[in-house]
Amino acid sequence: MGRDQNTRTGYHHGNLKEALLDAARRLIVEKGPDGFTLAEAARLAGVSPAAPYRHFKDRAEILGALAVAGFEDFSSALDEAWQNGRPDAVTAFTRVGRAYLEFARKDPGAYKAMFEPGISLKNTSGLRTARGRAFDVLRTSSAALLEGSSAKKLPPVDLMSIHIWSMTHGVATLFAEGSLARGRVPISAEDVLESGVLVYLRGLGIIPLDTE
Amino acid sequence: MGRDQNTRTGYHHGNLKEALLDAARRLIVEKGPDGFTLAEAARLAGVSPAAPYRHFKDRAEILGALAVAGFEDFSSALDEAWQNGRPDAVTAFTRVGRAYLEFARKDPGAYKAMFEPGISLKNTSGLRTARGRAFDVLRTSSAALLEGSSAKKLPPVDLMSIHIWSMTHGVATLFAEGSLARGRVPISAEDVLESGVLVYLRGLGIIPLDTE
DNA sequence: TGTACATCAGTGAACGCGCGTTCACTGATGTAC
DNA sequence: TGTACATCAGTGAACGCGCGTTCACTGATGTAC
Repeated sequence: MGRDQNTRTGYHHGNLKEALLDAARRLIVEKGPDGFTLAEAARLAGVSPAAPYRHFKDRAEILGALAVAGFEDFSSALDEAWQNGRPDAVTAFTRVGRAYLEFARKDPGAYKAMFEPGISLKNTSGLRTARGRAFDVLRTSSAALLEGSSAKKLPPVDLMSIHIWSMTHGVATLFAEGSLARGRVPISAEDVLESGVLVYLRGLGIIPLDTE
Repeated sequence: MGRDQNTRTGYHHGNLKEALLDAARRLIVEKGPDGFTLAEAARLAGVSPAAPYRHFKDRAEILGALAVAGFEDFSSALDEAWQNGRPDAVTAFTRVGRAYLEFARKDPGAYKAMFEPGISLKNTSGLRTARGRAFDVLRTSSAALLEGSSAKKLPPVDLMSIHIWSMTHGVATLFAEGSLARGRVPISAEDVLESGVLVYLRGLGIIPLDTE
């Protein structure tokens, strides 16, 4: 179980850094990245408003740390889902897509910190590295798929990765409380993504096309 | 030219409602939808902080009005780009995609008000209507494309519209100052979208596939 | 095992700030006659 | 065309609030001997 959140010794919190990041996650979900306040995060962690400054330089640094941590979890989740492309690239790729959506749904606070622009983000070099690792998983799997194609003209692997990323990100954000989620569409994000990606893969000659 | 923004009679502004919406657009671009403040919008419009209350019930109502106005402009822009599918559906569809990206780039404040969740949005029935009109343009053009397909199994038109919307929205948001725009990718949003959509349309048998 | 002390991780009060919103008000405009 | 008056669209001062951040402080922990 590890050390849990309420191991306070009375004075020392014991796990404040993590507790603050968790509080940030929760607050961002409720009120968006701008609605997140240091004061409220401290309150949630059961600590005075000055305590966070022992762990973070300022408000922006917490958001940056959350984004970095988010990208690390994200990369791991995608990489695990990929499982080196087993049993076959298409199956594994579908799994990656689902893992992407699952991450966005399970940790929407981190997802917003990672992708919502306009947050004055510190920690930029760490951020770039972490984001790069996530992108690499998409690139690896895209490359594996391209190898299985019979088409004459194929897009460069980077471009294909961006296509996939765009579609997945689009599904994740349109369905997450935004626009589409509010009633109207009686289909799950997973089904939309999976069917969309299948069409895309047919367009690359990776899956056979059913023509008359 | 119409009445311009600085037609103040000394006391009356003359065009305050529009001026406030414009100020909101600008502020949202700079600081995000949550960073937008009534006080600063009033300042930008050259008016006291109490003046906006003659035109809007409260802060949320301004954001709602901006989103509605945004969806109206958006629908018009897409509809104009579609031009009833002339000269052919694929060409017109490509034009719609570009118009979408252009809107997101030219009026990012409105785009965020329209799509960024978590803004407590009032005016919900008007919003739904306006959003519906935008979606209808996508549906109409998707339907026209599906008619030109030779594939056996095609997705329902609503699902195809959502695929397209997701990809386009994904490209728009990933490239707009977010994540991908910061260096790294030396390709335009337009090129990414166009190439992605072409692959997708091949997957539907709407454009011929180049196989060996 | 015990003591002295440095360091770490908290406290709590205070600051200045800008915000959303309300209020009684007033200047400009439009309309009836 | 002129006057009286209602209404519209502003003002500006004030309120209470919660925020980010700083400060001198103090209790708990870890280490040297």
